[in-house]
Amino acid sequence: MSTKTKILDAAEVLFADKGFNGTSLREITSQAEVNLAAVNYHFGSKKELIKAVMSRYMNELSPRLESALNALCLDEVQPTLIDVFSAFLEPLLHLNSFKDNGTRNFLQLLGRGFTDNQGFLRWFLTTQYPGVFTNFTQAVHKAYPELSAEEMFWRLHFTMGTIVFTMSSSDALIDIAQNDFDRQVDIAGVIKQVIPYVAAGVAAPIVR
Amino acid sequence: MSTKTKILDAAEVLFADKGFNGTSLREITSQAEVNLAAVNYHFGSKKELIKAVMSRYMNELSPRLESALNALCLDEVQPTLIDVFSAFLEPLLHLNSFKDNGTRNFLQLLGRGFTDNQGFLRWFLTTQYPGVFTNFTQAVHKAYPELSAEEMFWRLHFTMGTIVFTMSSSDALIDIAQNDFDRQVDIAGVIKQVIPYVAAGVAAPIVR
DNA sequence: CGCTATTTTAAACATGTGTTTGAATTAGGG
DNA sequence: CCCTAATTCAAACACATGTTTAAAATAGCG
Repeated sequence: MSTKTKILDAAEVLFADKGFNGTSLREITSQAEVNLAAVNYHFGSKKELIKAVMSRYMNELSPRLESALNALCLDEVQPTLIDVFSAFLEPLLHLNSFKDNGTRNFLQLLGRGFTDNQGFLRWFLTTQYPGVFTNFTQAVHKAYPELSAEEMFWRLHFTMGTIVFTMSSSDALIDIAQNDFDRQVDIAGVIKQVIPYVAAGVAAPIVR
Repeated sequence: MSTKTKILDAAEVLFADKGFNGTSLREITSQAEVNLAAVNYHFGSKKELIKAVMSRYMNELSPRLESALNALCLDEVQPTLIDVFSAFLEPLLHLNSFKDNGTRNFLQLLGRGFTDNQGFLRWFLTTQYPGVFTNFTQAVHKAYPELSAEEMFWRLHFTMGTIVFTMSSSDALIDIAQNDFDRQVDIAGVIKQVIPYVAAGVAAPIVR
């Protein structure tokens, strides 16, 4: 395995677990069993490494997600919000076959990215991968046309919060759930639980 | 104003803005115009300072919140989920009269606390202020008795995610909303938007 | 006032951080 | 095989971090 890949693999797990600020290059390189200087040699800086970790997943995810959402938009029948959010399921779970714990890691990274670093990752994602956002907005609009742009804006961000926060602490939550309810839970199970929640939230009656 | 208070006030704003890991003691003490060593003298360590910042708010919030939720439980009529979540409104907005930007700062701090530091703040809150959680769970159960303990567990954490994530990036979101929709928004407005969303999410049909 | 306890101060400490350097090693094509 | 380019490596750099120290200043009480 190339040094670059070893670094990306180690960084991804550590970033997901302890955040970007909370993970040092020395932790990453010793986990990856490469020299400390390798990060700056191959990626230039820590910030570029963060982008590279995210891009590896986004490049895998975004085409599948865009086409799944696009299919909903092109279909002649009106989708339900459940349909819209279910469209995320296959592309997200595909990350697990792309890489061990891929879904979990990616969603946790996403969660970190929106709170660490004064949200520079939010900027990075929305500017580098705008297609996902527009397709998603269109699909939601088709499913719930009465929702104004402003209401949609807020509800989509609420939804992002639900997902991203849940995933960034999903390890702890799954532990608690397995202890308290004696039930096997995994990421796919959590996602299936969250879909009706966010669908109902977005579909909530409009307040004015 | 006492040195202790000056430190707490400065720390609160900086922590909310840049996270706990992202804020150094030197930033805090220079903002507060006190000596660097004052933090360790008065609070012992940075970690204890974090707890002190949170406690100042929790001690103000938790009795009001507990009694508001308790009132719902003792009432003979069945509350709606909107009632339950609306019970948070007054106690949360009271923080604004307790301190300038109190609501915003507290909710942002809460958001930080659940992602920074491998969630040690989550442990701190749930062990130090358990009454809030049990009262909340009881009120939700009264409003929606069909929800099993496990489903309630997940949906309450989804709800926490919605709130906490939204608030930790509320400044950026409010900026975007004001630009894109030319509408004045503040924290109270966001809270009022989020209540129907989370109420509908928790009230979503049960999947099995 | 005088004296003690509290608080403030500047300085240093020990450690951790991202990054850079220049030499050593390795690969790979001619 | 040889030579050049790419990579690895140990070491050092410059700076930021939380914490501690011991002297100086201040408060508060008898």
